[in-house]
Amino acid sequence: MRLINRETDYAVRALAHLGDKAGERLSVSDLVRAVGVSRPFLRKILQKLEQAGILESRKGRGGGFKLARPPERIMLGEVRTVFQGPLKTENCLFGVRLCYDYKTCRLRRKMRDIEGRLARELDAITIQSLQKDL
Amino acid sequence: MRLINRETDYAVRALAHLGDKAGERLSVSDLVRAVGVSRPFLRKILQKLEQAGILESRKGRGGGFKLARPPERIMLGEVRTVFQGPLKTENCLFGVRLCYDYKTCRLRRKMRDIEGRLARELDAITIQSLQKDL
DNA sequence: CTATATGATACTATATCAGTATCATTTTGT
DNA sequence: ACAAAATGATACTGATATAGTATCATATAG
Repeated sequence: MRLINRETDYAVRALAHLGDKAGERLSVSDLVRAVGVSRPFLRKILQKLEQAGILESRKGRGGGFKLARPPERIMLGEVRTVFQGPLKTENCLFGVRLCYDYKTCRLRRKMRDIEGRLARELDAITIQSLQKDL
Repeated sequence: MRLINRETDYAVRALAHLGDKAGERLSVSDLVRAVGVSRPFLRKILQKLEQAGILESRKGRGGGFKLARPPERIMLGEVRTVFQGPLKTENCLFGVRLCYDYKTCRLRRKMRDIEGRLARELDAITIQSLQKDL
């Protein structure tokens, strides 16, 4: 199981590159070069980041993407959630139906604690901390 | 993304039930009752646990499964690995090919640390601690 | 007004997850 | 000996997630 999948990974690379460029707007072509992934796939990733409010875009000639916030305020946990959804025990893996006995709920409780700590760790990592120019 | 999937979850329930019974051998029928899952699916799960050395089985009339070790020596992390594989950044998500620049490797390093802590937390939870009769 | 950029959306292939089914083999009771 | 009762091995199916591609619409600079 992977905590970080490819979309998230590529997203982080693109964001770190944008961070290096200190708020500049870059085209997909620039980012494709920096990240090393196919253009259509990166486009999809960038569009999701825009929808999530992490990037701002501009259409048309000279258009492209820039960070919507300074890189020290963009967290790995947030980026990861965009592409992989939240870390969730959702209270119960099975809806309410099966979570009837308390040894199971013990597991749930322990997992919730672990997931909470994990989420905090992921939210402690900023894009800035992953930049080249730190 | 789920840290614990259904197979792992059912496995833990079955193991905790076996732990409650203090080393007794139980049939699949008994475990189906305790866990609340279909018989063929539970059978598959129990077989994997046997292959992993967590359960011992006995065929034939009066056969069934028992814990291969005391429940305080069976860890959630190990059970999880049987069904979901190891937590892995495997050094690099992409093999060596793409992990060429060091901002990416920073991410790798941070993820390795996080995954290490997570694995230790999962290995700190014993089946015994999930039993009813604790 | 057209070339260039992103936006929205739908499609495809592969892998993983969740679960079922079947036949072989071992063991026990009669 | 033999039939019943148990697990072993294995293969199959359907649903969902992952990884990626393709296409047409829309906005903007020059």
